[in-house]
Amino acid sequence: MTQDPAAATATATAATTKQRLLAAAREEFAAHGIAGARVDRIAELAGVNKERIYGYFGSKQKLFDQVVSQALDELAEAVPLRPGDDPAEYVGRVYDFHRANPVLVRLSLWEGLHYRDEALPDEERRATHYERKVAALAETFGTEVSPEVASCLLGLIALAAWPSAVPQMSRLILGAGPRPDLRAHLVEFARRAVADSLPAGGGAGTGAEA
Amino acid sequence: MTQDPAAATATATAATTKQRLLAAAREEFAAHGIAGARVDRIAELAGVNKERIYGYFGSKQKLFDQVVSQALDELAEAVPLRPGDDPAEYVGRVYDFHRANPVLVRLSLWEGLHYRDEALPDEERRATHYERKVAALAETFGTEVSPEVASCLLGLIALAAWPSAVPQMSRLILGAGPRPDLRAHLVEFARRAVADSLPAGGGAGTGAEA
DNA sequence: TTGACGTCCAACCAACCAGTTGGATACCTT
DNA sequence: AAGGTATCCAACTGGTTGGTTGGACGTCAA
Repeated sequence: MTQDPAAATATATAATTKQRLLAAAREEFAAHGIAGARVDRIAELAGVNKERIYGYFGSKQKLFDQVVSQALDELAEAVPLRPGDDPAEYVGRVYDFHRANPVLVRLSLWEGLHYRDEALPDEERRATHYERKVAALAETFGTEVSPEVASCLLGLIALAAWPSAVPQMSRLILGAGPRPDLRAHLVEFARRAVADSLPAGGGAGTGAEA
Repeated sequence: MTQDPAAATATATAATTKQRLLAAAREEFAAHGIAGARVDRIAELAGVNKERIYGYFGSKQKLFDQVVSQALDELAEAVPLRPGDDPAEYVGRVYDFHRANPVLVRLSLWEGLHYRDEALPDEERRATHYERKVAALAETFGTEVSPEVASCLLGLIALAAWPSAVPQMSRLILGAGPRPDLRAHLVEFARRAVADSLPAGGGAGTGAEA
């Protein structure tokens, strides 16, 4: 049978091949999008025959979906948002992640552009994921979950991700010169925006003076 | 000669053909991006022969650049930012524009994704455009132009554009149900963020109560 | 009318690309 | 050792794509 533990070695090499393909696909898709990505390039970069893509994933599109799903899991694990976390610091962490690893933003944008308004592949799992984040933020605020809190989360993510999403615009607005401390400014921007929502006397020391 | 006023009628039909192509291209590029767009579809949608695209614009890529340039001009004209304008209201106006006309965000995203970090076609013109916006914002704040002000502008645009940039995420975070008043929440979010920067006693009546 | 100029188009092309096929090779089971 | 199973791959294919070509048509100047 396929799932026999006996098939360990064979399955192992298959698994690594699959991983190599996923890694290569991530680069290619992040760089060129779904339409622009070339299956042959992915195979070549992975050092694997192109046919394996269809054997393992079925189609270019399904490969893309798996790539995004995997990348999204990594983001969720790398930048958690727990009850009590300072929302402004969360913006900083997300900003750092995207700055260090722009691949994920690019994948998300390609995906959003591609799927427009239709449902995404694993819509449900993502929905619960965001639900949990909204709940955590609400708990931080000491309020119930509400559209306000959800909008607030969206705003925080917007601040953190936008510079990586449109690097051209960021560069043009900030000026090409020596990069000023954008991160700090965004964190402060967020801190002021949520200040009123936080329970009194939050731990945030820096801030309000211009 | 080409530019003879005598050739008025002929040139006129040519100009309309060109406009038809630009309009069709805008739809196609906004929907599918540079790689995904099909030259034949653009020609068909415009009711014009494909060859005209090459006659007028030279290449698919150059057509795309013209489309973006034209669309960007429209945005700049439709949503100005003048000294004294309430920054929070600016967020609302930009949000409205993108919501009503998502084509431009999509074009910008495709463009940013495509050009990555390299220089854009008309980099200089855009730079001065943003420069002017930053100057206007600084004047509103009653301060000099600075990285802080520039970062602030970037943050404001982020808030206004992000929901249109990643509609999937917005839908998942806000819940599929009856759309809550996201616009109002974002405007308030922005209002709190810039409150300290505004000269004392700004006209903003609504706001600070949670 | 004639000739020049510019617009327009049907048909064409060579390159490219996602997806397939048929068989070679390695491993595990009995 | 033989048979079954799964991985892997070189070569192929049929449809598509960006871009081109050669000429028809209409307009204006002389």
